[in-house]
Amino acid sequence: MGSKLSRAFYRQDTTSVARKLIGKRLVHLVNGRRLAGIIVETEAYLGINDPACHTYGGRVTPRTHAMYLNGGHSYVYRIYGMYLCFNVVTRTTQHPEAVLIRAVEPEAGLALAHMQLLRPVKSLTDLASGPAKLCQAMGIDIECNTLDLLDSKLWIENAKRIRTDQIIARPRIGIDYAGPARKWPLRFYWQGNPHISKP
DNA sequence: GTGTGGATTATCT
DNA sequence: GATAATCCACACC
Repeated sequence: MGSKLSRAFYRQDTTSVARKLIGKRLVHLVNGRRLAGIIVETEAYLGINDPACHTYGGRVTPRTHAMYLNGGHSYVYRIYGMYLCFNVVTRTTQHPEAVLIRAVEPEAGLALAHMQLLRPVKSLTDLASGPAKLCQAMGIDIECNTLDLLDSKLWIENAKRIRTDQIIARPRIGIDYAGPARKWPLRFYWQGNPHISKP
């Protein structure tokens, strides 16, 4: 077990948080079961000046409410009518930014068995290798929106130290509508890890 | 009130 | 590679 990440960690600039989250452990306690995985892929969403971000242009809508919370809260939203994406809110209430958690690597043990119950798959590399897959495997539902990751059954803790030259920055996925921002290198992943969403 | 489309995935060909 | 699934947030009237 590692130490839980602090409020100060989440209040750093969003790009740094996205990069530093690689190698950390996401943990969720559900019905007495512990679900967990090492974060291997993230994306930064930079608020009101980022055309790919839900708060672009300073939008304040019911959905984006969570991003206006203090750093260290969760932002969970529904997409394509059937899936969910889990984000970590960063910075302060003055800066509605967040990091999308796109993939985690399950660790051998009881947590892995629990995740396979929630999301049965043939291959382990299909268990949590995508933002919506990870929500299924980790038991994250829409009720997990706006949770405080420092005071709930959902949190992130220190786990592994990844060599910085193993962390790759590339353009984000699925935001072709975002103009020049689609090229911004705000997707981070652990090079060579088989559990990332798009090898 | 209505129309459009998405920070995705599974399942085809 | 192409497409269906499935619905609500959002923009606009």
